[in-house]
Amino acid sequence: MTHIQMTLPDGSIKELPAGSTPLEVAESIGPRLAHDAVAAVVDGVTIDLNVPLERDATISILTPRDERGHEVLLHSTAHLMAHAVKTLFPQAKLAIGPALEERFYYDIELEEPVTPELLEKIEAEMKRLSDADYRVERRVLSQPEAAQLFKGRGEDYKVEIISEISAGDTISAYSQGDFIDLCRGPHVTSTGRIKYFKLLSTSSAYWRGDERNNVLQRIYGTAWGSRKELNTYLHRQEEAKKRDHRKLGRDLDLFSFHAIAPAHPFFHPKGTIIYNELVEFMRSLYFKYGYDEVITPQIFGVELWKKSGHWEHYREHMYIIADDEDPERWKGVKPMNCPGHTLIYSAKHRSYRELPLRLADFGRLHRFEKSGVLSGLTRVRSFSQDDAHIFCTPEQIGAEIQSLFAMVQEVYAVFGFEDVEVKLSTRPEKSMGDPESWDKAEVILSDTLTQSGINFQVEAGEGAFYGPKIDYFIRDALNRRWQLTTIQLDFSLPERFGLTYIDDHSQEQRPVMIHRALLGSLERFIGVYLEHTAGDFPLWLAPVQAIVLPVSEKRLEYAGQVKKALRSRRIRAEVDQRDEKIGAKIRQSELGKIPVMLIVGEKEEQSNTVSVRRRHQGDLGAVALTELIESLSEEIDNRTRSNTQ
RNA sequence: GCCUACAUAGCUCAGACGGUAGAGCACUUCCUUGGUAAGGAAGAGGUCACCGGUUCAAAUCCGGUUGUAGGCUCCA
Repeated sequence: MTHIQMTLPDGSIKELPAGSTPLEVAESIGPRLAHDAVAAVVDGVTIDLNVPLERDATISILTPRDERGHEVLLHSTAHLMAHAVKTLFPQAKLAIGPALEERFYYDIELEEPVTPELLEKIEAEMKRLSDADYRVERRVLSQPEAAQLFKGRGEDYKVEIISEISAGDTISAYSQGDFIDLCRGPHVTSTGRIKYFKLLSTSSAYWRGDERNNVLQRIYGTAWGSRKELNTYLHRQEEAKKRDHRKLGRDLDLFSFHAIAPAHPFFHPKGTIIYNELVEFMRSLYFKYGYDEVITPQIFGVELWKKSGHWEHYREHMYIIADDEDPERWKGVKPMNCPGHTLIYSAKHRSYRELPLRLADFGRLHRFEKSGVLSGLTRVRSFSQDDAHIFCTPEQIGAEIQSLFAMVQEVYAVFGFEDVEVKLSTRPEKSMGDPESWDKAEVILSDTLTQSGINFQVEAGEGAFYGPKIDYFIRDALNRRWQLTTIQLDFSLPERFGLTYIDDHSQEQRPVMIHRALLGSLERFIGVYLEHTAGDFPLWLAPVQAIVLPVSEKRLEYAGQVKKALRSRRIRAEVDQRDEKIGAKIRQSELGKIPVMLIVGEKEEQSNTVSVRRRHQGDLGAVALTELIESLSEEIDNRTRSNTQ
């Protein structure tokens, strides 16, 4: 009998008879692993546990704790759900059912509306199918076989998918009991392996995401390797709801919306403080990094938008002011600052000595977003960005990008963003400018990223039509990904607006533009940061930084003096003047997420001190008022992060 | 924009069968003058999102509109 050698991830080698399966490899390692295993990676390819191994290879056993293993479990659970739906509604037609991060969905054509009650019923059926512990079996089919099989089962969507698979590719199907689904796999070996799952929500989706196609019902669910992990996930989702920025914004009195102006936020006094502090922070960096701030118009004649290309490419997102008398005099409200900045650039002749010219603008932008995409502060129609455009020579691009990375790092350090993803998007099919300068620019961007030690993914063909770009993404409380920072090279706009500078040989040259925003939209940033911190802002951003809590009304006057002393040093202090006991005032301040509480009673008044209570730290004892002011000022000036982040 | 669901007091939510609205918190006033997460009492507050229809009678049934939520597509 021949033997094969399987190399494990730790470098050790297991020798087994040829034809052994990955499951047997797992068993030879340990019963726990064999029990948890969902699939295996053999020589880099993910395969089922019951595939016979015929030759030497490297192998690693996947469990739901690995990302790839979890994906297999999720995918198998999607099949289990489809199986349950088909059992309950044999006429249902299956579309696609992939795994997401931590979740899966299946799109199904189903007459029945999927109510919460039906969701429970499907879940119960899934439990039953899991308990029945059907073997999951893989079959390889030829294209005609596959087409015939699924046509016979009325699975029109599957038939369509099969017709598009190229002839040479392997077509496989997985069956469990009387259920069969077209699938590449791999899958768990039996339905009994899927135990800890929950259906989460329903929505609708179009076949292939195209609104001209049939509407399908989409059912979302999740699955995990243990009860504990499932519960942890569900608990995390519950917690995430509590830090939804829309709820926090209302509870903390930061902003609101009104039906009369959908998706145009109203910033209340407290929200406005946060907004302005962010702007001041960016201004301090602009000073350091050599930016000049400008103020530009809100409304421009459409000529400008025709010239910039927005009329052609972006008109459906623009607010247009029509003039019935004269169509030539239509106006467009700006959705972006860039065209306005080119007008400042070309207001005079520019020398190479002036470059790079960095123009920053907090101007308000309006974009008509489709009603269905709006969401709280993260997707609005009126917003402003920490926007700037850098006009520079082609040779200066590298240095500018480098300086931007340093700036981004400085910004993210202040806010404590660690889970950041960076993407480099390259030339799309439809692009402006010559391919050579694109290639050059892409090389500059990727080299600079590498030199700066930044991990990034390349998104081929995802660049803007006018140039390649680098985007930074962070995640909100619900693990949704949001783009904050964007750095975009632009060869097109300088061309369209005929921008020039005179080089050191008295020759006219074309500058390059870099569009960049670090926080992105301030509105979105506030939304994301609220969720990131659960509303626990660092002292420098907190709308009320300190609240004075008099123990009784007899101390109101002293409380007023303390407030005045703090405010004279620009510390945002208030007094809780309500006729309440100290416990109630503390509770109120804690719920309002005020970072510093200053309790003043008879003792404090006599010694000119305050008793400090910091959120998340509790009672810190009495401190001299002057001393407190110094330490708070320092914390604010340094923009220290709060200790809970 | 499309699909599905939802819309009752500032907030969170009750209001089978159609008979014309209720709680807790918040708010106001009074009592209480208190030491590190809720002291007590009283009061005020709603054209039940909007428009129309059915009905003797609509928060409740039907249609439309608007907004919101979760998706699809798009994006800062």
